[in-house]
Amino acid sequence: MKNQKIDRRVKYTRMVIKEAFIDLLEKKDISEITIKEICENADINRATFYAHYNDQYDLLRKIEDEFLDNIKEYLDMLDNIRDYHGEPGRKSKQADHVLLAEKIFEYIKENAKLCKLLLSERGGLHFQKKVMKLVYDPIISELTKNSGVTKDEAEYVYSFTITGCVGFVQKWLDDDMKKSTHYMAETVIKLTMGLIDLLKGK
Amino acid sequence: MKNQKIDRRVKYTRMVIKEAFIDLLEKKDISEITIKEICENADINRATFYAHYNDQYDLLRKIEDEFLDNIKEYLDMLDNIRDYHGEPGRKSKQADHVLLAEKIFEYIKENAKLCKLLLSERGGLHFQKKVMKLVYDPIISELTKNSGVTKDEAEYVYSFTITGCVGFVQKWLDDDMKKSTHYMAETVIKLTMGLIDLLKGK
DNA sequence: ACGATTTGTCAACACAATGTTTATTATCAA
DNA sequence: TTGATAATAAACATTGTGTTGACAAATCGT
Repeated sequence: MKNQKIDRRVKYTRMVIKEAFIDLLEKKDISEITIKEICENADINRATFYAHYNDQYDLLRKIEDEFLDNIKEYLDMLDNIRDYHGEPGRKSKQADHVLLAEKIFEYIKENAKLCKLLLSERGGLHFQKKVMKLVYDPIISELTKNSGVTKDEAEYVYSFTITGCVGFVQKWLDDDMKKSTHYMAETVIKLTMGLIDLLKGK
Repeated sequence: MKNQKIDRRVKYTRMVIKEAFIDLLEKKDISEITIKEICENADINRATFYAHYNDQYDLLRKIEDEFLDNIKEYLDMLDNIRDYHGEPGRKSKQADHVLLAEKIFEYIKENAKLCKLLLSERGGLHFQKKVMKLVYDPIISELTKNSGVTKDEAEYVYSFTITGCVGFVQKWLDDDMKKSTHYMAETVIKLTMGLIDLLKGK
């Protein structure tokens, strides 16, 4: 049910479409990009585009979904490594979270070009929140469990935190990722924990 | 230089265009809205639209600018009232901030229809940050002054906070503003101050 | 290596929205 | 009331859209 083998021609077509689209997206807003333009840059027929996508927005959504899948896969990989080398209780929970967050920042740095498009101002906030939720949900849920905080109360602070992380990452990307991934990870965990402590100690 | 009197016909035209556009924006995404459609709903000629705006996006930008101006005006008004009734030192700074924030949430509630469009997921994050900066800059700058925090260090936390506020307000709007404005104000100030304290106590 | 299948190409198509222009009419400010 | 300004209506070339059907090329399973 997962990977039915995809025809090489299809792979190629989708690849060049995405590349051409991303190139265009670096120069102008999605609303100014036409299908015709994408096809010319990708050197494929316009009818071929319509065999794969409905329009620019559908294409972007599928690129976003792919990005989400890649992040998921990356997180799973990290989990497996952690299980394998598992040294329970050696390090503090906090240090563990920082390490995980640091890995994520490294992932973003390695995929800077795409991340700049999808996660910076150009991308949609809804998608960005999805990414942050994917990444920070395990962290936040663990940090909040056994804290006696009501779900309803927590949700507003949670919204604040998730969206805050988006802005935090955007700032980093806009800044050309000058701060170290370690600094970013340490700070974001500090901020997140700080907010949770505020919630607990109310 | 401010208010040259505007022809009544122009006022009317711009009004019906905005109304028609906002109605459409409640039903579908801006990318699906055509100029033709706006003009039909506004019952004006298409050439007239082009006499005022370049396209949908230009129109939206001008609506956003107008919204920003209104917020500014509202903030100035609050400042004047505060000066007039000024009771220096009576209440704590914190209580003062909460009151100001509460007023803002009341303003949002009173303009719920437009705010839902501009500040919720549908709107652009860049604009939303602008609004939040306008509102929280005075608060944050006062809270951070004399704290010995470096600008560079503060900027990342500042980005986190501003964007966090966006998500916080969106959550409220998505939730149909069930929580009281007082609760929202108190919480947002608590969170903001909490983050600043983290910055100070590093 | 084969044949069947799938995919991409090409040209053509009707259609719709765009942005601009012109002459004409209606409305405004003074 | 009058001169100025704004909105209208109709027309126009242009451009992108989305779809179609015949054809060629590449791919896959065997």
